[in-house]
Amino acid sequence: MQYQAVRGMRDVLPAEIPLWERLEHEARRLARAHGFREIRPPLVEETALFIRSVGEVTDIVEKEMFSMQKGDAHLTLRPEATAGIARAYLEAGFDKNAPLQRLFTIGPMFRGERPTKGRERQFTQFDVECLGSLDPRLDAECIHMAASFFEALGIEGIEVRVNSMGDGEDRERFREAVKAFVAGQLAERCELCRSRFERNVLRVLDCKTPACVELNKKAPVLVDFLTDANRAHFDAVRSSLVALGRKSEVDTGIVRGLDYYTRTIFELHYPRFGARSAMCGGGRYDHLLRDLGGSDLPAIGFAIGFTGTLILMQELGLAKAVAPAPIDVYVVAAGGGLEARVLALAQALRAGGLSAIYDVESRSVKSQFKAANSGGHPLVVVLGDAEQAAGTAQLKDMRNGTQELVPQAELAARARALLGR
RNA sequence: GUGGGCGUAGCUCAGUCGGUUAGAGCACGAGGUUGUGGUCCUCGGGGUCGGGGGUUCGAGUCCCCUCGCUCACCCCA
Repeated sequence: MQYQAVRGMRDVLPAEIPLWERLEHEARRLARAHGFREIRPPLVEETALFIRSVGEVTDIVEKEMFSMQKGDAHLTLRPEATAGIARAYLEAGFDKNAPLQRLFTIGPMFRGERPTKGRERQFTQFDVECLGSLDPRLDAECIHMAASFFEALGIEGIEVRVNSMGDGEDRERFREAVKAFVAGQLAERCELCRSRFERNVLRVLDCKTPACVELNKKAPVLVDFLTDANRAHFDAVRSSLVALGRKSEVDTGIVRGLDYYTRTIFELHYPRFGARSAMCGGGRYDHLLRDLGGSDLPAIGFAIGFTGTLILMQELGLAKAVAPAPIDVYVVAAGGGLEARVLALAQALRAGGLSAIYDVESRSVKSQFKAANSGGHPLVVVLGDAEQAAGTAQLKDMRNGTQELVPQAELAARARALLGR
């Protein structure tokens, strides 16, 4: 085959569309119920926006961006949605007029990573951002919404894990403490952790090697380093979750990878999936708007990947093929020379509020009926020379085999009656 | 980036020790008397065996290279 979809990007074929529509529908319904409005920023932003927001030394910026140059402009396909929404928020002047904005978007993101199960180079996310407020109830609502999305799709057993990263001052003190803690035990650590010690010491806390897990039990906990204000915020988030009836656990091992996160961070996991258990990630980014040149307003958001969600649904047997609504009427031409009349008849049915198609190959009547049958069309209209001469047509109900002769002018009404509409 | 597995018809796959014209099921098309589906029967179209090179009288089969897919790891939004 000469051309194929580029690595890590795939076609969502018609058969899969009903399932995708279901995910999109649940996402929109949930977001709107919580007062969020849809926003659709461009898929492409200035490269500098991502460097500034996501962080210069992150993997995303270092090696995973799809970038292009057009004239003097350096552009990049969005690797995540937060940066673009934050930019749109500022560009629309929301920070000056109406700081509190509950926004969401659903659409494709791009990362130039090697694809594996559940991870693609173009992937769709349900992304929710609540900008302009530090109220901890919003943190809890975001977490609750994310978990509710999975539940709405019939997925049980999602775990909510929350943590706080502080807001820079206390996080820095924590980092130093971890570094000091790990420095004394490098010999006992796995090779990976020794390299993490240099690159990003906080990742050591996330290590899965048994020996390291044991060592980490005595590691400093960020929560202990929080300032009074940040501690109070974290406690309020947790009590708000209780008020929502949402179970959660504090996981001091969560260390999200992007530079802009502050205070509350959280992940939703499906534990049975092991290494691919992370289904959702999010958190506060209380200084991103300022860093992008706007007012210093706090914000929180999360993103859920559809790819992982769909895999989960498939493995749980929840992705049953939803039969798309069939085309109502298949128009059969019984005889030659009726091409134009069949076309007009199909159009008349459409004008009458029905969906209709006909055979474009001028095949045998038998073939046309076979096509009508395999297409699942409930009704067939048969037009032959005799009917055409009389201004009538046969209307057959494929569900029970009954057939009647109907004046062409009344076809649409009669067909609607048979379909109960 | 590292390692494993896999590339034969639209799909799922078979193809022995290297041996004639590469097969099956499903799907698709045409028929099975007049203009009517589902089941059944008959027939048919469709493959540069991922690509290139090599070994050989002979390669889908063996060797090398390459491309792609996939899984795990690394990393992670």
